[in-house]
Amino acid sequence: MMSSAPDNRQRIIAAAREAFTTEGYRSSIERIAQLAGVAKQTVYNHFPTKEALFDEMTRDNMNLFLVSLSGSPDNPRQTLLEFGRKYYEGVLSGQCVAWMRMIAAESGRFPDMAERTYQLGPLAMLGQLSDYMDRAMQAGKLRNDDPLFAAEMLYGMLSGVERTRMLFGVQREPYDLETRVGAIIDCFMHAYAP
Amino acid sequence: MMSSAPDNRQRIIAAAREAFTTEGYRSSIERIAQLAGVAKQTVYNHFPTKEALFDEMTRDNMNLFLVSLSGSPDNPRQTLLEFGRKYYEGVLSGQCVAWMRMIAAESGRFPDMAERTYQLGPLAMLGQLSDYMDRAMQAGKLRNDDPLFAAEMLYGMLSGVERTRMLFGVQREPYDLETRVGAIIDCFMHAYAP
DNA sequence: CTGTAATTGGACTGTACAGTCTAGTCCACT
DNA sequence: AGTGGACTAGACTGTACAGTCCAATTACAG
Repeated sequence: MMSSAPDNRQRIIAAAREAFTTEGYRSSIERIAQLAGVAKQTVYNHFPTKEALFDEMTRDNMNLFLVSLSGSPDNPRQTLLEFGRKYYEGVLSGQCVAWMRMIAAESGRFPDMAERTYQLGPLAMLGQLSDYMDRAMQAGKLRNDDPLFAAEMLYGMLSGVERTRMLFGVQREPYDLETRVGAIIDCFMHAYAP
Repeated sequence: MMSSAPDNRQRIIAAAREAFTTEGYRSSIERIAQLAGVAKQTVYNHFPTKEALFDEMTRDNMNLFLVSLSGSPDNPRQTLLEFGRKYYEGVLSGQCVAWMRMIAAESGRFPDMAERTYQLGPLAMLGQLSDYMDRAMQAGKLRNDDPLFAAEMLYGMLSGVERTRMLFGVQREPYDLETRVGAIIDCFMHAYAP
């Protein structure tokens, strides 16, 4: 039987995401076609090579890395709490960590892709965060210091050992997100109280 | 010509480390044999399968993850500075990050190995650090709080975005280690001043 | 000097997979 | 109804690699 043609391309990309993030680049085209419910040749109709499919998939996936930061510089605790929550739910999700793992694993084979991902993901987020820190510092709500460095510290505290654990695929009993993020932001506010 | 028999095993393990950490598990046995300056069959004389060689190599490599923490609880700034320096030189070295990347990449194929590595590496280090925090808190040198959480925060600040960057293989102009570690420990001491 | 165990190179098997090709099928549009 | 473009199943090629086998060679211990 024949799949509905118009969304085949998207279905293939979704299948590729699924396959690549769970099995890595060594997942076969045949497997991806099967996941997409499509013939192998159809994959090749849309993407000339495996590499091209991989590339397209990563572009399509980039938004996973982005966490928006909105809020006034007058109430950093509240704004950063909100940010921390979104960070934990987005960037520290199983899906996103699986993707990071795969990008890291293939960084030797696709250095440009890895660098692009790093810049559009973590680095962009750090820039956003740094801008916010700057404003909050100028508003006298945070201790005056290098805003980019402060952003890096918050990034580090939020990721903590959690990302390492998840990258290694190690399980752990669930914790209360609200409590944990609250403690982290408290720690940050202690470090950067005016 | 024939290699000196006694150290062949070690040479093979060293070659495997080199190959696996740069090319990942998909590096071939033939390539490893070549790097070790040994015939392919000799590799199979010492290790029954590729998997067994990989396993032996990771056991042999575990010490990369360990950073000793010594010092009295009376001077946390000094002790943690020393620790931070060693952490940066050891755990944030290219070699160690390359290894982490590979363990993470293969965590699906070798979950036990990944978990063992996580526990003997980051988790053990966190335990050490937590013990130290506990003592320093009881000595009144650090604000009283959950010592394990404090250890996690320091771990996060030290790793920061640096590990992410290195995992993705992205270059950056070198910075002064002493300055950076100093700033991080300052930040931590701000957060945990008594 | 001799026997044994390890090493060597090279041929060989079996499998997995990227990518190609083909002949036929289904669907949309005119 | 007929035409063109996308889809399908499956066969096929070439390559890479894990793991085996073997006959010839080398190192070393007694």
